[in-house]
Amino acid sequence: MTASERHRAARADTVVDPDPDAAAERVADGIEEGALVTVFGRCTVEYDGRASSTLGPGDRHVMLKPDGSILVHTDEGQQPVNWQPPGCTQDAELADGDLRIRSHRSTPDERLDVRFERVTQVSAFAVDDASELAITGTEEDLRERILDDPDLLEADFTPLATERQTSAGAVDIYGEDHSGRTVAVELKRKRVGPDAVGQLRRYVDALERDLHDDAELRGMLVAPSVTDRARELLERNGLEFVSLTPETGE
Amino acid sequence: MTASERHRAARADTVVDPDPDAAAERVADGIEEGALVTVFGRCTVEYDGRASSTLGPGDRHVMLKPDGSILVHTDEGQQPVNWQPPGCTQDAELADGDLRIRSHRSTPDERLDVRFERVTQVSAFAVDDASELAITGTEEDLRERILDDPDLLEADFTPLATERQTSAGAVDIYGEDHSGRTVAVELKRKRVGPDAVGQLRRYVDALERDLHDDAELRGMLVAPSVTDRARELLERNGLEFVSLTPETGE
DNA sequence: TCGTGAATGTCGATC
DNA sequence: GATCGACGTTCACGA
Repeated sequence: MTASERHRAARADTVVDPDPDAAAERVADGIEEGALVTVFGRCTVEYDGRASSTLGPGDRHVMLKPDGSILVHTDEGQQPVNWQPPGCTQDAELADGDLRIRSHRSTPDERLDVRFERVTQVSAFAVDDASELAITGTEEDLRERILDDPDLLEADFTPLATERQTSAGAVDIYGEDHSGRTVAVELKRKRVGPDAVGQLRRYVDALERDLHDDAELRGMLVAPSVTDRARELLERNGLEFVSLTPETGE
Repeated sequence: MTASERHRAARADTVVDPDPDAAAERVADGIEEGALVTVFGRCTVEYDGRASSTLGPGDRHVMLKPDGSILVHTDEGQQPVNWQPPGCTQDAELADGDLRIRSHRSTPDERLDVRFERVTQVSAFAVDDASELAITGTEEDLRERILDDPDLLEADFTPLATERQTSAGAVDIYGEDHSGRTVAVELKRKRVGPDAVGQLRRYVDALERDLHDDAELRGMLVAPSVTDRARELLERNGLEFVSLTPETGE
């Protein structure tokens, strides 16, 4: 382990009940050092950008990440009450005697302003994380499962392409059936509603135009299941459904 | 201020570099007290439920909320790398000498397992937050703007209902034009793609069936703007577009 | 509980 | 930078 790596290894610098100016300095230093900074205290939050929002005084947990993102969490909900995405500028400073943390980005122009009337704790964490998340059960898994064994859709189905472009977007799997009819396949990893049927229909319509083909063209939705409304829509549009999950067995 | 209110007021109990058993006890106590608990350290994460995922060792910030949600954040991204929604059970315990935090819910059956090989810091925050987020610039604002002044869509447009049910779902605004033709209006707060056109088309188709009406039926998409492909789809389906934002002025 | 659609959706790929 | 579709989307609302 090199000195710089040791410097990066999990450390935490924490101050409790800091003065506003001490808090501002800690936060600014943490940002500067590329640390993950958290602030807990009583604050108000203003957001203006794609929409606008105001949040009155309350105790919240604010997280500033070295990639420029910022998250404001209350004690409820999986989602932050306010936030900014990665790539934003961050700054912490003393404003009228209080700690103020601001975030800004352009395109679109968006600003977040967190003002603390009391700071309970500020922490700066040095993060060392090289691992990547490995996930299974995705639409990609469903696609691979079908390409490995095309008969899962129906006997003698032959995939010809994936992500085949049409004038309405890319078809997940493009192939032909036992009699040579073209089949457009739309994949969904979980139970689907009307939106997925609309998507498949757009692709089939586009293929009919693109191929200016009088031959029959089949559209097939592949998912674990469909809602009643989606099934109606499928029938009305002459589209088919095959039940299949991303995971084998189970 | 009563004793219980004082207990709720923003406080933080923090331990640095705790032993695994001390960490487990702190986390368990925090959960028990209804605190917002954060843990920073080197950990691995396993998830199994709607999908499955594995995350190798790295420094992460874990937040447990009193509503049962849990968030695992790396130093990158606005989104947590792993999580559980509100309503999950939470528990912290010593497992093979390490701190292990688990979360579980039913329907669907989902589990999250965070195992720490090192705990850098544990904090328990008492949160007092009575404020609600006030937001503007939503689709609801767009609807109100139109209902206040229906001529924004076109001269002599008359709204008759909002959220009018059809066999394909609810139409945002249902009304009639100067000549008494029925108009189905779909609202979007921001620039739209092909999906919104498909949605409007489903409503118009459903109304044509529901009303078994030979009279002309208009479908109108109202949004700040549309993509090229969405505009093509609109024209192909005989649907109309009106440019309008949720916010007045600007 | 399930279905449906909004969202400051976020994120990644692709053009 | 814009578009498009997946996502363990999350979330609120209604049936």
